[in-house]
Amino acid sequence: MLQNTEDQSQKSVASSSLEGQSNDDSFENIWQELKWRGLVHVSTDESELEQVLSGAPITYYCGFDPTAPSLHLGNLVQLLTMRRLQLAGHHPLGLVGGSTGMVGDPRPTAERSMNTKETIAEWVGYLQGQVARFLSFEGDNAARMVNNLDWTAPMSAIDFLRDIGKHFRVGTMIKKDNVASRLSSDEGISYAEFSYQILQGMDYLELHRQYGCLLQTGGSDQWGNLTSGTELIRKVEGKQVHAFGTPLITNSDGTKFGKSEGNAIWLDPNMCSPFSMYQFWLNSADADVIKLLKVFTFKKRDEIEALAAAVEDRPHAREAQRVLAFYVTSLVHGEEATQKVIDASGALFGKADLGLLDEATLVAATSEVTRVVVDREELSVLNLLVASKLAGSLSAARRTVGDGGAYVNNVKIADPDSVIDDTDLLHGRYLLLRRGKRTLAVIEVEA
RNA sequence: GGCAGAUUACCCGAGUGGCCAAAGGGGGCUGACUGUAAAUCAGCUGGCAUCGCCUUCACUGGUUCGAAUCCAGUAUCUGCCA
Repeated sequence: MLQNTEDQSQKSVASSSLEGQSNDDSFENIWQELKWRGLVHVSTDESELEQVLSGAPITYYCGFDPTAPSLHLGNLVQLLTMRRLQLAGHHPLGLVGGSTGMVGDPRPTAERSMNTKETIAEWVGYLQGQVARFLSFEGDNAARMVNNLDWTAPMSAIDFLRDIGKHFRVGTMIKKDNVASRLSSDEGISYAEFSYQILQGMDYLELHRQYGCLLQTGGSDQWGNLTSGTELIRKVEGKQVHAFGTPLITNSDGTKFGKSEGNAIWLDPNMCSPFSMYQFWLNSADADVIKLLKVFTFKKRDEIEALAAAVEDRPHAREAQRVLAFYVTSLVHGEEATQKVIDASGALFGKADLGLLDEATLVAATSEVTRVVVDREELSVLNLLVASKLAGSLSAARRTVGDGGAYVNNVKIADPDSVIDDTDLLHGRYLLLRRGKRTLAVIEVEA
């Protein structure tokens, strides 16, 4: 069950997609660039941290807990921040939380449901691979992957309480935001989740001792956990180490960032297709797109400022959205997959008559879209909406048609009882099904 | 361990025997207008064989012609006491 972190990091040697990434040398130092990109929300002593980051290479870390089989866009902010620091010459430690994932970081709302140790171990493996893809494992400041289970699992409860627990004051612990909000809620908080901050503090101490780690980064919601580490190290080692938290990325209209169709945008292509990811970025609001370019790309300041001007002058052209969508989708899924997605988007959202596309083009264009094979007997529009998951149930499908939101081959369907006949099939076996303006699925009819 | 309270649909939250598939809000979906944007306005938002039927108000059982509502037990959470 225990993942060997050495093996993992070697297996996931950085891909060529890291080539061409660099920081913007028009900034005085990396700290200034991070601030310009809006990546610093809170930090330990800022002038000191800026000095540390401007000096000789240091070792820093950021952790990812296995709460799902994949990382998502929120984690991508951290991954890219790590990469920026690496490009500035510092040594990254990519931590996957084999132990912390078993305990659960307290969410403000409710206790986390526990997953089995087997599941967590499996997810740890997936996350290690994903984290590794965004860091370079070559050169003077090669990244290293670590798993906190390696130093947590062998520790006895008594050692934990004496060596670590003794340094934590409950009064301080219950004041941390996540804990405090849970304590004042009806839900309360379990001792396990309450202890989470100690585990994360211990991680930082361990990495400080083992690798001389001097900086931890994370989301600003992690601030309490970040400082629990800096405080522990100060008490135990008498050393001042650093941490900073990136802001929570928000949408200007107040909705949650990083969701599409109610689902998180995952980095795993099996959980969120490159097509969906591209569409997600392309649909960014004008008010958000520049901020997103700063956070999610390595585009330089002058390029981003030019795009900001483009948004002002010709918003309908959506140049910034296109750059953002191409850039980030390429970063996560590679340029080749992204180019296919762009071609598909052109074909599917364009004005072209689908019947005029030759079969090869159609198949290529739709290769990234949800594809469902159905039996020839099942060709009612309502069935197809359900089979393709465009509608959650027959009732929902009926509503969609009633709302005027169902299209077959870009033609609106008015009658809920419509049945597809052979003449509607493209190349004798394909149908393009759409719900609303932009949710697509391809139906392939079994001969 | 004792006492008191809570548990309603994706979330918050009304409902204290029939008029309850369950008010209201949030979120979400769809439409109109647009630029596959935002804002605005409108409709929808348990399931199905859709003018009807079925399953839901923590769980199990009971009272009743009839229960989200009453009773008993169980679970989980919260508070106070020990």
